[in-house]
Amino acid sequence: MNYWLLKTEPSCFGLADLQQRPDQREPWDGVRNYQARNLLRDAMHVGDQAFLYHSSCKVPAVVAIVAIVRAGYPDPTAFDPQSRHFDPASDPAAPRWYQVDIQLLRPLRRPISLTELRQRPELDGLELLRRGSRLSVQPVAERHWHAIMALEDAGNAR
DNA sequence: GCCAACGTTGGC
DNA sequence: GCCAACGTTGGC
Repeated sequence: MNYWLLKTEPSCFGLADLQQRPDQREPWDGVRNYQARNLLRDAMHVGDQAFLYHSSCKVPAVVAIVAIVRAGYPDPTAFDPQSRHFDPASDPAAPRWYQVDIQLLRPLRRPISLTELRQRPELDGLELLRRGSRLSVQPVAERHWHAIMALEDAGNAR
């Protein structure tokens, strides 16, 4: 099993939106970056888990754990002229963009902010913390995954 | 709103 | 294939 981090802007689609979806399940569409696309298409498998991360908001933070419930398949919004994510250069016969389906496993008992993550030496090397990191789909090393999970119950006291 | 970092585009 | 210009991301 692999671990991931999925960025989203809560003003666009966040944990609260996911919680209201049937089965708390959602296609993770609209990714338009080749590096992220490759991960969605080739590397993410059913049963993998991912942190849901809120960006571009008041307190950027990891807020939930989701499971990958469907592996990579073509992103239909790329073919839909009505979609914000429409890409006229994407050919249905050779799809350019891919998505997976995710399902909420559970919200974290508390959000773990970017600021707090940056303070943890054991998270050195986490892609999210890299200077200038912008990738919206990121791999998370197993040791980093467990370190973040441990933070959930550690609280802010230190 | 600022701006650094990064990806993409397109002329050559 | 180089690289400048431009657009986007995203923390602050």
